[in-house]
Amino acid sequence: MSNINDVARLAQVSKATVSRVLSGSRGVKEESRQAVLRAAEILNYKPNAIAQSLSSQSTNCIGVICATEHIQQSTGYLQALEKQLSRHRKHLLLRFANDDKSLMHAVEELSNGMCDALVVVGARFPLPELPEEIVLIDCLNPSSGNSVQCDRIFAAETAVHYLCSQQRRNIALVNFPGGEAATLTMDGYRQALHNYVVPFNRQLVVENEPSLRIALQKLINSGVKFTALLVTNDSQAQEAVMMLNQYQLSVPEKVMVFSLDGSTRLPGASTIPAIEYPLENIARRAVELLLGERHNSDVVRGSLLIA
Amino acid sequence: MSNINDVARLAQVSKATVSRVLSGSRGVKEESRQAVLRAAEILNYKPNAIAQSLSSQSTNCIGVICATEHIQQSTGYLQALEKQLSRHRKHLLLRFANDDKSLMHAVEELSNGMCDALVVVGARFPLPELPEEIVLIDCLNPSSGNSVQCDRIFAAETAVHYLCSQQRRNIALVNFPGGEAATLTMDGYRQALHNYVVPFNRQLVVENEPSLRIALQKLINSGVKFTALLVTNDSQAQEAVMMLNQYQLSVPEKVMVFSLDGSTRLPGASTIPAIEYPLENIARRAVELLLGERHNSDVVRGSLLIA
DNA sequence: CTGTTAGCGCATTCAT
DNA sequence: ATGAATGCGCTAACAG
Repeated sequence: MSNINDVARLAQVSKATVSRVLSGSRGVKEESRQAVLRAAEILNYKPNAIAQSLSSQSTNCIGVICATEHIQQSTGYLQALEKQLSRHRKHLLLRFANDDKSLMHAVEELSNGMCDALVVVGARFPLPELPEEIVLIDCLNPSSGNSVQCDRIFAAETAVHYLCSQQRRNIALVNFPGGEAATLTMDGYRQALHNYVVPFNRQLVVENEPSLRIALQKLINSGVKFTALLVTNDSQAQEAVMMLNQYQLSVPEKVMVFSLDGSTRLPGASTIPAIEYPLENIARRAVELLLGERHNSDVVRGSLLIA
Repeated sequence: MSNINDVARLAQVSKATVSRVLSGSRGVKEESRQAVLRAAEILNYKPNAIAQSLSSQSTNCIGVICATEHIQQSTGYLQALEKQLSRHRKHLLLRFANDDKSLMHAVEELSNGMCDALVVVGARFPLPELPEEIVLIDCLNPSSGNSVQCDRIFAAETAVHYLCSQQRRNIALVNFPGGEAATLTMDGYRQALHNYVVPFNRQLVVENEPSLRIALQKLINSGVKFTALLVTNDSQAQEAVMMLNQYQLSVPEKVMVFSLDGSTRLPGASTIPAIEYPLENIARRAVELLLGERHNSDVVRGSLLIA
């Protein structure tokens, strides 16, 4: 690879002039300018990004740590993020993590000057203590300052409204395993029930079970009657549908399943109603936070998506 | 952030000694060694990756350009790749691309010294001319030297064998849109039919249609009878199942759908039989190619996956 | 064993 | 308008 010296020599100017021409700064005689551009063209010269980074004290890399548990969801975020980042000429350094330990590990490995900022996406486990400046997207627990979250209250409310409008008033909920998201979802759920004058039945809510399978099992075993089931995302919904069918609880005839996050539906989508979040918006806001254009938390509303 | 000078000063040694301790570490008096480690600990010092890269002329970044068209598939590769790369202390710089133009663009943007190597994953479109050293994973057209490909012949053969064993002998095929993958798939398909003494019927094969929807439409309209349908991946399969059901061609009773690549099934998996590829192996081989441990093409066999 | 020095490629003063 | 010099943080060659 040719470097700035090669170009300078060929163009018969100094390194400084080459740098000036290619970095946009004006105050260069048109003649030298052309000479530099020609030389660069001939040598197929690209300024070395690493040297630029060292000099400017800023790589243009953003570290993105993506939770693996709900990959289908996270992938949508990845795409949306990459799109926004590349619009800002930023690069996306990717890492996966499936628990607090590996997350922490990833954060440390990316904290050696290689990245200008970090994002954590879709972590559904309790987050460890993280550096304040990390941006959280759709994580359970906004322990850090900067975050973009989904409006869980609104989602749960909307879901309940929809189900009630479908004459399903015995609505079960398999909630998040904890964190603020769980609390907010519960709030929305209760609030909406209240609006419809449906009594709240504690037995219809399952929380803190290790898997949907177990949670749903517990719900069914309890013998409580339900005509609808709220779950936190599409993959849970898929699993729920299969299980319910096995138990002769046909979907949607006997039980209507509702996904509280169907943001990244597959092409051959299911007919399960869901709340869909605007991934582009979320990514855009996240990038704004990253680039320091704003500093606070940000809540995004999804919209009802029915077949 | 503290730098090597801070550590040297605090440890009362020179930069070189600090570097020695934290890098190769041999030939340093135990006493200085401890002093350096202590100082580094106190200052929470991490060697600056960018400076290291500039000095060593090698970032530890691998650029991965991921085709977006079949994201569900690609995501599996992404995870597997990241895992293998991090085992080798390499970082994954992610880019998405959906056609030859954006692919080329991505390649250029990553060719400024920021990456040590590049990978393209899952490109289902004809590839443009690319630098020879790029590694291709599961792409249609191995125009470049280094690539890891799926054994399409074997996949198609295996699929046909399975379907014949299920008494389905009228097997339709919606093939890849072109490239070597299409040819090989066709080869395997014909070979297996030949083995089972099933005559080859050109009408059963649809190629070069813009979407599965259209391809399948064409197949159905042609009036040709088929009791099985080979498609190239799970998302195509999903769509096919929906369409077939709409046309009263119930799956799997009337038509059995078979996915030639079901590598990244969702949790609530479907019951569609498929060929599954060992993503870990593929990623491992790709990384070997990347790190220059080998130089050639590599073909990986999948295995039959039935519910 | 260890300190000094010279790059790595570039951007940015500071003179001219 | 432009060239020479300096520094970004680190590693490696060389000289003690």
